[in-house]
Amino acid sequence: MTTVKPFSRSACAIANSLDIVGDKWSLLVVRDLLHGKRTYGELVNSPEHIPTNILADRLKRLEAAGIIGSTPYQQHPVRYAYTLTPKGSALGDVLLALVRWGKQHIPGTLTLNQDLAHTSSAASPASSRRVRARRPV
Amino acid sequence: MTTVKPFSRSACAIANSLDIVGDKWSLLVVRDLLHGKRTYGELVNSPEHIPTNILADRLKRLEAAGIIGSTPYQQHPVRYAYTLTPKGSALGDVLLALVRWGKQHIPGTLTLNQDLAHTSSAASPASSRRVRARRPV
DNA sequence: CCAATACACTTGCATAATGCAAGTGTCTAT
DNA sequence: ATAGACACTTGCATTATGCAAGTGTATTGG
Repeated sequence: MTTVKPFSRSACAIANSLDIVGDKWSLLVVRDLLHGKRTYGELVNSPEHIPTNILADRLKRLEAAGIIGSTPYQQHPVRYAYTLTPKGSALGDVLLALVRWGKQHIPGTLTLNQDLAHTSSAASPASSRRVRARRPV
Repeated sequence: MTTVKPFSRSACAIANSLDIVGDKWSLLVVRDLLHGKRTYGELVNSPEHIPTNILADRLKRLEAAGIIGSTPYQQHPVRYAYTLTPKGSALGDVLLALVRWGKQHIPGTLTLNQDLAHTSSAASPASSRRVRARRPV
């Protein structure tokens, strides 16, 4: 019984990648997480000001796609800190290519934060960046 | 008089790149053009089968963004052959990053055509690929 | 000459995604 | 007790997506 993978459009790696991150917001969330942001509020306050309902939706989708993970950093009002999985960090290369293209071909644009320049495969030391409340209670 | 560039979201190169190619179809069109396709019909017949109205829209947008150019290859019913500008060809690096990520992280996906592996900056010899009717009349 | 077919698009309309604004629930500060 | 702040949800208006069908200009066959 050969279980067929029902690719929505084709088996092309580009098409399937775009089915996951092919929109105007997903990669910006990944960018912010690569830059060390972790909470909903930090993500909302990025310069592009993503609408809150879209952020909630993208966090769900990206988690479903295995690109980010969430760990509660506080109880009662349970609040989650979002972090990139290895699959998500690997998107750094895509972001890097986009930054380079944008800076070369869209006048006036710039790199807001150079954290991306780690040439990929920088296995994120998840243990060193412990989840921590924004303000120690 | 300092003419302000009214970036729609921010000055971030990633955000502005996504404002141009941040959707599910634009980069697939660029992929096909990189693979040598030139006419509307060739683009429609790609495995993803882009809806015709969306293809027409994307060709307009990509041309407005300076990513593709169009030259008529036949008169009376004027028909255009679409080709990448240097700005458009430079997106090959982005596509390459997407292919690599997809193949590594989305099981079952593959590279449909390796033409992308030219490590960028392969200045397209526009003079050598003359516009030509699909069938010589 | 007339009908049939093909290519390159357009147009109409239904469905889905996007985005603004306002609301909800839980804790913190005064 | 009242006023925020944070992390989301919910409601709707606008925009994008996608299927199907139509248009205009050839070419081909009888």
